[in-house]
Amino acid sequence: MPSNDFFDDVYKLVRLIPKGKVSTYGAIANALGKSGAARQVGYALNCCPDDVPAHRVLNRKGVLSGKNYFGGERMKELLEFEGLKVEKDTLINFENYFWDPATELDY
DNA sequence: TGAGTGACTGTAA
DNA sequence: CTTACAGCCACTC
Repeated sequence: MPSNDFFDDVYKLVRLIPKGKVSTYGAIANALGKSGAARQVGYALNCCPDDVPAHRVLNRKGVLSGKNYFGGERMKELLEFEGLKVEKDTLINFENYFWDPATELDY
C-alpha cells in the first residue's frame, strides 16, 4: 500500500471526472502540476480504490491501456454502462468525451 | 542514496 | 498508417 501523497491527489481528481466523460493520464498529471508524471498517474490507479472511477482514465489515444490491470472486461463494461462506446480497447469519439480537469476545473 | 520500474507522451523513421 | 527511442516523474526495494 502506498503512503498516499501524489497518489491521493490523483484519486481525488479522478473522482471529480463526470459520469459519461473520460480523461487522460497526462491531463491529470498536468492538472496536478506534474506534466511529466503521467506514468505515475497510471501507477497510482493500480491501487484503484473502489471509490475511484479508474475506468474513465485512458491514455492520450483513448485506449484502455490498463484494462488488463482493471479486471479485463470490467473496464469496458463500465464505460459502456455510462453510455460510452468501446471498440478494440479504444474509446469511440474519445475527443468528444474528453474531460480536462485543468481546463474544466480551471485548476 | 542509488538503481529499477511503469495503466505515459512526443518526436522520429 | 505503425514501430522505435528517449524523456519524463514518483514509488519501491
